[in-house]
Amino acid sequence: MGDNSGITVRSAGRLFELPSGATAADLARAGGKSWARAVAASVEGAPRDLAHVLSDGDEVEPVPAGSEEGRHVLRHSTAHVLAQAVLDLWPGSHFAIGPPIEDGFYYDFELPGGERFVEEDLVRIEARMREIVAEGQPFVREEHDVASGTALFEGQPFKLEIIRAAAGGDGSGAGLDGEVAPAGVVSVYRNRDDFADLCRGPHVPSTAVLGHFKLLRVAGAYWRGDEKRPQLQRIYGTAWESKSALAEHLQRLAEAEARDHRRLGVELDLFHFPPEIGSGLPVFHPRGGMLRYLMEEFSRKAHLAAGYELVWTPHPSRATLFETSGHLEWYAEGMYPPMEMEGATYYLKPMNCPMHTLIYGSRSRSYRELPLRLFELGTVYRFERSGVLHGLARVRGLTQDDSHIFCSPDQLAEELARLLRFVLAMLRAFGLSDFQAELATRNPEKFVGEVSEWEFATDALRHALETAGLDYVVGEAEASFYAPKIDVHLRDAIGRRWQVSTLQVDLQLPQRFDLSYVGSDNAHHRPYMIHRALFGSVERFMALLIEHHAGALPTWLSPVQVRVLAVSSDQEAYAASVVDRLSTSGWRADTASADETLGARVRRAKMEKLPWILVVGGEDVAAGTVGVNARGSARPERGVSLEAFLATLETDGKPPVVAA
RNA sequence: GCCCGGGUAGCUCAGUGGUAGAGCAGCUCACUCGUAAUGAGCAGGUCAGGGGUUCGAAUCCCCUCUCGGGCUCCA
Repeated sequence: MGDNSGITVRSAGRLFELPSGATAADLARAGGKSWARAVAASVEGAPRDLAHVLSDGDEVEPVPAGSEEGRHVLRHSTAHVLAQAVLDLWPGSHFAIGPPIEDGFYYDFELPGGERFVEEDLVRIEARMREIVAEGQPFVREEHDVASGTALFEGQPFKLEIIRAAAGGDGSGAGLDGEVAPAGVVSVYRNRDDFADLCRGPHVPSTAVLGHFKLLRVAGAYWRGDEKRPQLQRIYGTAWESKSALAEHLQRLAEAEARDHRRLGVELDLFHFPPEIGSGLPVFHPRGGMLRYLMEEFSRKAHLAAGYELVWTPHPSRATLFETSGHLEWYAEGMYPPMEMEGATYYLKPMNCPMHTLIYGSRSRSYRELPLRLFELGTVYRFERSGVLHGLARVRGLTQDDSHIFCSPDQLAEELARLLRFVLAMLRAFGLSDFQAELATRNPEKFVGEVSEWEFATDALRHALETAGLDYVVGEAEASFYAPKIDVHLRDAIGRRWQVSTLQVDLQLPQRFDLSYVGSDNAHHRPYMIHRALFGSVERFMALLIEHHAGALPTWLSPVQVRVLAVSSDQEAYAASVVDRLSTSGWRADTASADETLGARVRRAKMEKLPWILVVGGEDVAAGTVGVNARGSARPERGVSLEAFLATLETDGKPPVVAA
C-alpha cells in the first residue's frame, strides 16, 4: 500500500493509489476511458456522487452516462433543474416529488393560488432550465438531522410530509423513490443558496452535465397517488446522455404514434367508436370484422384441439346470480347499473365465471370428467370510468376468450402447467415472444379462505411458471382477496409492455356455488376452479396486434391477402379469373378496376398494407403468369406462374400450428 | 370521476368578432396505363350540442356531450 496518508481503491480489477480524502471524481480523472463519461460512481455496490470521499479498500465502478443507472441519475438531476425553474418562475410554488421513470422523469407541483400549467408554459420552463444548465450550478450534497431538515423546508408542506414520514419510521416514505435517505438522515442536494431539494441521490456533479432533455406534457396527478388528496400539477419530461440518444427517443415516440391502433383502425377501415352508441363501445367494419373472425376461429380451433369444450352464455342475468357469486358485493362499482323487468332485477355480466359454474353445476359430476375445460368467447360489460377508456385497449363492452377449468386438487399443478404452456404457444403463434410473468401472492391483510389452500394454489402456480421456464417476478401481497394469479405481460415490437393473459386459481366460487364432484371413493369433493383469459380480451389483443405489426398484419390475419390489378382494362377478365382461382383455393383476394392508373392502384394497396399485390398485363395473359409485388420487398417479380404463387401463399399465408 | 388540452367537410388541418377554406378521400367525364398519387369538373359543413354577450359569434362567456394526454382503476 502507499504511504500512510494515502488510500488504495480497486476499479475494474485495477488498483489505484490516491491521497486520503480523495473522491470518486479524483479516481475518475485517474481512471482512464471507462471513467470518461461517468456521472456517478458505484462504491461498494452503492450509488454515490462523484464527490463522495473514498475509503481505503473501496471497490469503485463508474456509472456511465449512457447506462440505465447513469440515465437514472441524469433524469433525476434534470428533474431537480425542472423544480428550480418552476420555483423561479412561480414564486411561492410548492414542489412535491420528482423521480426518474422509464425514459424520463416527472415533477409534481402545487402552484400558488391553484394556478394550473398550460402547454405553453413548457416552453418558458424549458428556457429557464437551459439557463440553469448554462450556469453550471453544482449539486452539493448536505446531510441534515430531522430538525434542521424541517427548518430548511419551512413552507413546503409536501417536503415536510416526506421528512416526517421518513423520521416517523413508519416506512411510508419508502415508496417515494429515494427522496430521503434512511435512518433519520435528511439528505439534500443544493444547487444555489436559495435552492435545494430533498433527495437521496446520487446526482451529477453539475447542471452543466445535463442538457439533452425535453419537456413533454403536463398532467394532473394526485399527491401520493391518492384521489382523496390534493391534485398536483405534473410535468413529464425525457432526458438522455446525448443529443442523438434524445433524438432517437423522440423518433421512437413518433413511431409509436404512427402505430397507434386508433389511428390505424380508421386508416385501415377496421372499426370505430360511434358516439351514438356510447363511449368505449366499438363497432367493427367489414375488414375489422374479418380480423376478429380470423382471431376467434383460430382461437376456437386451438381450444378444441387442446381439450376444451365450447359453451355459450347470455349477457344479462338476474341479480341473484351475482349475489351468489359475490360480484355485487365486491365488484358492483365495475358493473353496469341494474335493469328492472317484470319485478326482477337484471345486470349485464361483468364476467363469465358465474355462468360457467352453473353449467358445471347443472348435474352431478364424476371425477372421471375432470379436468372439465369450458371455453367461451364471452362478451362482458364493465363500467369503466370515462377517463380510462383507451381505444380498443380499454372498452366498456369486451369479449374475453375466457375459460374455466374445473379439476381435482391432485390435478391442479399439472393442469396449470399445461395451461401456461398452451397460453404461451398461442401467444407465440401470433408472433409474440418477449414474455414476463408476475405471480401475485396472498395479501395477509386482505384475503378470504384458508392459508393452507392459498399456499397450495400458489405453489401450483409457481410450479407452472417454473416448468414453463418463464421469467417471473413475485408480486408479494398483490393478489385480489379471493385468489392468487399469474399475469403474463409481453413486449411488442417497439418495446411497449402489455398485460395480456391472466391465470387465476379461484378458492371461492366453487364454494359459493357449492360445486362438487364424486370421487373414486364415492364421496363428494370440492373441485378447484381455474379462471383464464388468454388474449385478455379480443379487442385489446387486436389493438396489440395492430400496433405490434404497425398495421401490416401477417398474411394469415390480413382481411385482404391479395389484390389483383390489371395493367389496363383489357386484362380485367384475366384478373377476375386470377381472383376466382385464389378464392377457390381459400384465399381472400380482390381486384380494382383500371379506371385509375396502375401506379395509383399499387399505391392504394400499399397504403392498405396488403401483403400481396399481383399485377397482370398482356404478357401475363398470354403466359398464364402474374407479377408479384410482395409487401416489404424492394422490387416486384415478373412472370411468376400462378401455381408458383399459390405455393408461396401456402407457406406464407397458413395460420400457424399451436404446438402445446 | 379528477387535472390539462382539443372537437371546423369522410380524413388531416387553416381560419381570433364582419360573406366558412385547403389538401386528400367521394362522385362525373376524359385518359387504358407494367408496379407508391393522370387531368378536368362537381358535390360535400346547424364550425360537437345547448344557452348567453353582441348590430353581428366558428371566433368571447357558461353548461353538456365527446376525443386525446395524465392520475386513480384495470382485461
